[in-house]
Amino acid sequence: MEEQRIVDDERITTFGRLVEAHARLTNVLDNELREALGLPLRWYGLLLHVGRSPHGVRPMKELIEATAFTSGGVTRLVDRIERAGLVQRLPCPTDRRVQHVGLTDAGQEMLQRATAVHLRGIQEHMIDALDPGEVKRLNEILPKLVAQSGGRR
Amino acid sequence: MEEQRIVDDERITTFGRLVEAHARLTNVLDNELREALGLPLRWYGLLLHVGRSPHGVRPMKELIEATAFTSGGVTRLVDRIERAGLVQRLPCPTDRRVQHVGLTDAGQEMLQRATAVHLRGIQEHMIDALDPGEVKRLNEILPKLVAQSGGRR
DNA sequence: GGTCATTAGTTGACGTGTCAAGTAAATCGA
DNA sequence: TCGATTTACTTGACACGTCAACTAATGACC
Repeated sequence: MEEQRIVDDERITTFGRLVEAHARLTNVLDNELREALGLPLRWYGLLLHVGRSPHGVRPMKELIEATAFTSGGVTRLVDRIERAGLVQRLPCPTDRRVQHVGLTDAGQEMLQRATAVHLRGIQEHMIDALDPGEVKRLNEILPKLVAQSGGRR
Repeated sequence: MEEQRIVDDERITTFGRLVEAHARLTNVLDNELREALGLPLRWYGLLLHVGRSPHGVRPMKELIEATAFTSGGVTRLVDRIERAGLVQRLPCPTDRRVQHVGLTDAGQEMLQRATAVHLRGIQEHMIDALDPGEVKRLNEILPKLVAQSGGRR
């Protein structure tokens, strides 16, 4: 008769699978984006958030909430992307504490190119690996996990 | 009539959800483990891998493959955990290049305690947020994503 | 058995993120 | 309306990983 060890609990493995799937996917997609355009996946994530904004501009505040970074982390990320000329800080006219972040023309251009590359990667490494029904289910399940674990720091 | 922008493609959002679910979950579980036992989630991951090994011992090689780290990263991670007394390096008798990593008594003890905490967290933040069927589907879907994106460096 | 290539793991230099303290502006309250 | 909080962001010190170069041992082949 076998001992059933607590470390072998299947729920731990479920979580482990999520971690591993995330690690593998981000790794591949990051590599593809870097090779094609020299763009780190994290930069792309920020460009995407800004590019999707209604007025083409986002306050730091919202970028901090949207990315899983601390405020200091976002400050530095924006520093680098700004230095690369893809993004610019714009002072907010109504609240001088606030910095808006907007895409430069080069940033717009980069976002378009990068999205094409990224989309090919997602299709190949994520969508094609699953049945259509499974993709649909993922889209139902994942938001529940996001909503549930609540805010951060 | 609305323009459909390429950046709004739903597949990008699907991937984004995976990233966000991962970020939120690991953040919560890391905090819980740190608060309860002062143990970072990454340390737990390594302890778990070692603790699950058939002979209670794993060569660095396998830890590198199992975690999503580079060899240098694992060397330093093991350095720190070893300095904390939870793990020890054991020279391999048949191949003097190889270092085996095994749990110390304190490491065993920590692994047991941490697993209890971790399991409560997974239950609360992951399992309870989903229906039983959804958990089952996750367990079918995630391995496909892992297998598909292949190896690393 | 002696070269050559390969494999395991470590290390120095560095990039990127965190934490906590700091600055400046807005807001709240007597 | 003026001091006390709070909010938005930045910064210095530091923790943690990566990359590429390095050491040591093994294996392969002539």
